[in-house]
Amino acid sequence: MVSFAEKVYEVVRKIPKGKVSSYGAIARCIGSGRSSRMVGWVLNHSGMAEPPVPAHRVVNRNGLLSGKHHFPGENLMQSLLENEGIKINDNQVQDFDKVFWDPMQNL
DNA sequence: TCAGTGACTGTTT
DNA sequence: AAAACAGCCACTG
Repeated sequence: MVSFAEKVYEVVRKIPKGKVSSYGAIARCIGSGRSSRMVGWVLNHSGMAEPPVPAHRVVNRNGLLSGKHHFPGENLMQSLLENEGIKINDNQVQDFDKVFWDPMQNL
């Protein structure tokens, strides 16, 4: 049995460059569709995970960078996403539907 | 042990 | 349409 956190890490690490996913999608992919809070909680600890997890590619269902304030620095999350070709406007992912990556689609 | 909180989401008022 | 409520599970005081 792989722990909840392990699954979260695994899924998030599968998010291709230039794409993003949502907490709900990940939670649903794992099983507990309404445990999206736990996904956030796990990602909060992802900083000390090995190997590192691209938590900046995980946003809420509106494409809003809800976790931005948890990254070191003011706009590190936004910078990382923009560095991968994702455009951010007002803490929100532009063309969210186009850059959205569904974990179920890859599994 | 109880109550409050959190990187969320879906349903009901 | 906007706001409130309810589920979810782990952690902290």
